[in-house]
Amino acid sequence: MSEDRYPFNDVEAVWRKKWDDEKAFSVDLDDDSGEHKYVLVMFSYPSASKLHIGHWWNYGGVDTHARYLRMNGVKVFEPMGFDSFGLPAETYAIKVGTHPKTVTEESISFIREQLKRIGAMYDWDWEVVTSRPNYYRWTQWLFQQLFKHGIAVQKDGLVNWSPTLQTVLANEQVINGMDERTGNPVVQKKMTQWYFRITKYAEKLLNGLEDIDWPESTVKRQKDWIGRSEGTSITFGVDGHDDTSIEVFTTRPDTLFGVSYVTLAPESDLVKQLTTDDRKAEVEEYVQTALRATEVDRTSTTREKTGVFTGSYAINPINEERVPIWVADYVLGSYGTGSVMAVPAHDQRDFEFALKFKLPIKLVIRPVKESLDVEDMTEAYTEPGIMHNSGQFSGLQSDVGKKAVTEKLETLDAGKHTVTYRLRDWSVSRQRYWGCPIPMIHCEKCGVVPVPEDQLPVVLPDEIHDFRPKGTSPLGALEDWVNTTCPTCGGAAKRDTDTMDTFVDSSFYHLRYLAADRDDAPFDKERMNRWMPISLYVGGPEHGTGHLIYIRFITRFLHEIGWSPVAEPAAKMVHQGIITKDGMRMSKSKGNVVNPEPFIEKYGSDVFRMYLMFTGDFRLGGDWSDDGITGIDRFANRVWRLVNRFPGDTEPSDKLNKGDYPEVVFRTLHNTIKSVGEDLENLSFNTAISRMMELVNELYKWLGEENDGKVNADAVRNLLGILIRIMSPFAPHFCEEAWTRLGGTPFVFQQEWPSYDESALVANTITLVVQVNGKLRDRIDAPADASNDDLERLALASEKVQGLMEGKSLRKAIVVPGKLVNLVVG
RNA sequence: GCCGGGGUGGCGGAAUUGGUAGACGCAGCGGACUCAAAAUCCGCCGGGCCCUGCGCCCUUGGGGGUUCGAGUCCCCCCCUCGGUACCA
Repeated sequence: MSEDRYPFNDVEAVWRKKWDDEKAFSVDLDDDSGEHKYVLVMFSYPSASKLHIGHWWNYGGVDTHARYLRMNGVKVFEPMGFDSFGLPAETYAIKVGTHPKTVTEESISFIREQLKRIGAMYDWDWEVVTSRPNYYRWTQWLFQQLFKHGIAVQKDGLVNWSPTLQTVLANEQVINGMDERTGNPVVQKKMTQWYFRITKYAEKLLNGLEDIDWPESTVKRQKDWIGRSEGTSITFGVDGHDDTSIEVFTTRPDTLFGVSYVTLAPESDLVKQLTTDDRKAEVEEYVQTALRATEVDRTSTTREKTGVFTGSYAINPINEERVPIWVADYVLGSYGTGSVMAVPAHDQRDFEFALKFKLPIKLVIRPVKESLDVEDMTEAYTEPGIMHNSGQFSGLQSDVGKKAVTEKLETLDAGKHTVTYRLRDWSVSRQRYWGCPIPMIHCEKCGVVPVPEDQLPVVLPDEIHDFRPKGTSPLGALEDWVNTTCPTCGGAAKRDTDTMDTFVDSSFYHLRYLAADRDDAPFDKERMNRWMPISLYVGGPEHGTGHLIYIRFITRFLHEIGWSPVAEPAAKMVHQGIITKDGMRMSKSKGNVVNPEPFIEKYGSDVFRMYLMFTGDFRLGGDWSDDGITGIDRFANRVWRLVNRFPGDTEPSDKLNKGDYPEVVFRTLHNTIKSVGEDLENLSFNTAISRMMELVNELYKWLGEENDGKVNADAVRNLLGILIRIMSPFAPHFCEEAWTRLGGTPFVFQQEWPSYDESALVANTITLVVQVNGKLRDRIDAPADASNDDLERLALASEKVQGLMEGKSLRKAIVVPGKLVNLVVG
């Protein structure tokens, strides 16, 4: 082996094999001793694509942190698995004409090997693969638990239908009216679907955010997504329809006297009922158009308001006023009650609508200070104020008025205080093949019946020829599979042919990892007690309102039914940043994707891994440059040459004798141990690497390139032993080899993290910065233990300072101990 | 529009509670080694000014402010990257 350059090709493969052969990363989940930390990074989503640079960024960094914890005596569980059901695999399978199962398994084998090259401490004994029956059996079990507890329900309703993907999508998968995967428009369609009633958990999911250390931005997004809104639901009567009423939700009951019309969403069932014969044709046409329109068209804010009059009138319960009932698509069928009371003077949307259709605008809230006239209004006045023209309530402040009006409505039995959420129930049925079958049977006599637990899993049939989407589940075509007997009555029945949203698969994998070896139970309570909650969960911020809500919801559900010891899955969450190319997000369409392979081939895995960590802050991401990697390559080789100049065959010692080293080297060493440790604690890998480079620079200044025989070789070797240990979380293969060359016994990651000596951190002398009126004027060497008075005297004695002070006098002196003196003169 | 993150040399990026701006690295320049090149090692490296030296001035997107002192705190504005979008 060459001693000049780190021979990564030999070294890395050799150590990976040793780790494998000796099961070096094996974790005993049943070991109770010591401190336990569950470090989890979101598992990978295999499709046609291989691991890209972003995976290295993410997985390399998290593993480096985990290795540091391990060297500090913490028992670390760091598993990896595959979220392998879903559209990417299926789409790819269709494209190449191969079965999704084959494609997926091949892809998993390939990616697992790539993951091993990163050198992470994954214990593959705990791997989970969501598309395998031994995993999805428990997905089905979960579904049935949800069903038994009334959380999984079948509902009829409008769903997001993607004509491109030929399937239903959850609200969380629709962005701006487009499906998040292809960016094509989504339409509303009436279908019977399975839903998980996450809305029942809205309040709990909101409150749970208080107990966890998650990125503030994500906490905020989840709060917004849940969208708790306090207000009043108010019942309007309908003129001439004694048996019918319209319920509206408002956060501004104080504006009730300003209602000039009531609006129904086009989806509302009331529309048909309340439309008078003469208006029928027009209303029907409007509703048809509105429902056909994509969400994008409907919600475009630049679009003018549209709507039609139904011909009927509603009765305002507070003053018996008769107001027209309109249909308008700016009212959403899916939020609140699907009907609103329109107060044009105090709501911008109603204001625009009223202007367009010449409906009355009644001012019922006045600003506290300035005056306001309807004629002058160019926009709605939406601030709180003083109630006005509001009968007995006139003169009340908005917030007082809200309460008073609500109370009054309660006595009239026409309203009550209500909390509404923006969060929708989670629709989980998918009309696709490559997913977990819904373990339910439909019997004409008995209704919906769960497949008995001892018959789980309902295996996804392989023998399917056409798994292309066609609007109904491909499973429906398999008559033998679909037709079954009812577990309750024994009569003929049919299986549910939809598969589950893949977010169900990933909503409990963190708990399943801990029982991956068990087929007799979904989870292992003892291990969960020991390891949960996840101490650090790492993944992209894009999952903020999807996966990260679902995993919290399902964990909480499992907690409530006694399966999970904790209600919140992850005590701490961190989002890795993204790595860009020339400041732009990498994407195939831009053609700027950087492929890791050539760099790994040229520099080895460790250098590549370290370079990514050096490129920027883990949480903020960084910009990839092909050139910069040479810096890390040089650094690694500088260390490599030092190690090979001071080999040994006994374990390097921790006991360093201060006298063996130049003061600056000894001090830098201890500072490096300290700051690298702190940086690893906070995932500040880039600065940690800088600190190690500084140490190596000091060593070269001291030792040069050649051994001159004047240094104590053993002393150097011991020092290098420390460097290699603190470097090992970053460059695991490299450091195993270096550690053994220094005489250490494998494995280096099983060594203890070196400790530093507080007293060795500070220099005997400091450089005192002298400022005059805040400007830097001089630097003076001063004893580190000098008192504030001494420092001030030294500063005043400076020639430069004296020159500047001529003719002036000292007003004030600010002394920052050990650092700086600022003399204020004038 | 609203909500977050970010704007620091030619480039990637550092800067504890406000206390030497530009750590570390890339690129560049100069030197050593070499027949030569690569590799390696050492030195320089924000801009400007009279280069007369250890000198002075300017500089963290722009403009104000607080402070002995501001990249950091406050106010206003600009750019950029994410998220979100008629939620009554």
